[in-house]
Amino acid sequence: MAKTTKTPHRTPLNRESVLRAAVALADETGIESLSMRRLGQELGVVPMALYKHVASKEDLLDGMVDIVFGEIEDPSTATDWKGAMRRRATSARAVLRRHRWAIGLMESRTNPGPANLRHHEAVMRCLREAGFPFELAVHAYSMQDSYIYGFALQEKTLPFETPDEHAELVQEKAERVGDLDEYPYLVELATHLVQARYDYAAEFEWGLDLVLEALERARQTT
Amino acid sequence: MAKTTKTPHRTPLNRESVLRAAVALADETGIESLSMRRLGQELGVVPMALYKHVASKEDLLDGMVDIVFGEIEDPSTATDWKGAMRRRATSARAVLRRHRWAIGLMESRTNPGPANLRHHEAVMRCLREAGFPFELAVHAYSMQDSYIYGFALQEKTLPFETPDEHAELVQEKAERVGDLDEYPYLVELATHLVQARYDYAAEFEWGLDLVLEALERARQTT
DNA sequence: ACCTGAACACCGTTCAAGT
DNA sequence: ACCTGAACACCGTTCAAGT
Repeated sequence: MAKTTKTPHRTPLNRESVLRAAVALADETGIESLSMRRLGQELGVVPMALYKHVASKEDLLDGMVDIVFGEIEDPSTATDWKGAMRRRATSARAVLRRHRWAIGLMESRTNPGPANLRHHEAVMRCLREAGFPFELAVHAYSMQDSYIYGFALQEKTLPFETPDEHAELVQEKAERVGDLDEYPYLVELATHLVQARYDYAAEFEWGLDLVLEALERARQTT
Repeated sequence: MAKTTKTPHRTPLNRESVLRAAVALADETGIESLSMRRLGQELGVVPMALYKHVASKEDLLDGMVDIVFGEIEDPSTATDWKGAMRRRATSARAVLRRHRWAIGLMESRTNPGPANLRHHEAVMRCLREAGFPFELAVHAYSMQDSYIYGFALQEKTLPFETPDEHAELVQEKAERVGDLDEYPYLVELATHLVQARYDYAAEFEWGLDLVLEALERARQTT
């Protein structure tokens, strides 16, 4: 391992570059191994140097989450609200798949950044302009975000990426648990998921359509 | 502060008592301040003593999450599947409010404990016995859990507990951001939430009914 | 203006030892 | 069988100092 030469950065650090590096590092190595020290090292800088650009680790995490929000596609203000909402939901799911650590992080991040505000502003605007009465728009907003984040959370939690991996895991679990007879319905479920080559994207869209159609019905009966 | 007397525990530790103490500590002081050292202190024991009952901190967290799952009411196998599902959803939300740290924790906990398995077995069973064809039961299961966990996640994230707190926060945010003019719809939203004394429980149930009714329609058209 | 280095009060976990 | 104590390799962050 060559000792890193001590060339000073031509482009000195700034908040943006620190945040982007942190996002990249979390994407690659997971959030649990993102430390100020490790990030400093990645940027060729002593840990304390980061504190000129970021107030604390909390601040760093807030910034990272807002970068993720910035990647979600805003709904267009089209005539077709369902299409617009479907697109932004699909985009949100894709973004949360790309940055799996982010969904778990929103947990504690209590103050929304500008990208977050901008995005949710656009969502409310889309619904209101599509003719949702105010209170129904609030319900629709809550409903959709619950579904999107909840799905992303489950997708992240489910311990397999491909059907083959899943088959392995079922096998393994069966060996450890032993008495799978207690869980006939779960066994049926697991078996099916393997055989049907379970498709997260299709599952997401099935639920999304259910939600959007139910909201459309609610809108019409108002 | 009196030095704790060195009386040995009459009832020595075991896995159960360690897990329960950890849950209680997380409830009181938050998950971020739950450390092996702090937990040991709480139990009047040197940190390393815990490792006789728990393989690692990861194992401790897995166990804690499963305790939380154990508190969720299983659906009864009644004729009324909607009622049964509504009850268990309401119970799940209540439990996740009681243990706010748990929802953020499911993030990384990838191997489900017995209480988790038992609960989800009961959910699948309820749906199947209510006449949901297999694939629709899978969709219904995914849909409901996405909604429940997503709602809990948002509820946890939203930074206010009571409408009054919320009013304060809007005010504060307005001062910091300055240019709230950029977000007219969010301002409208925030204002309304304060005036309407936003009720999480009512919001949750509105969405839950939307989901359950949409699922019932899907079931009938099969 | 930006970066450094030493120090402080923490972590989870190992290992060998005590009772 | 259960608990202890010292040690190791980490954390985030402070402060005073360097360029």
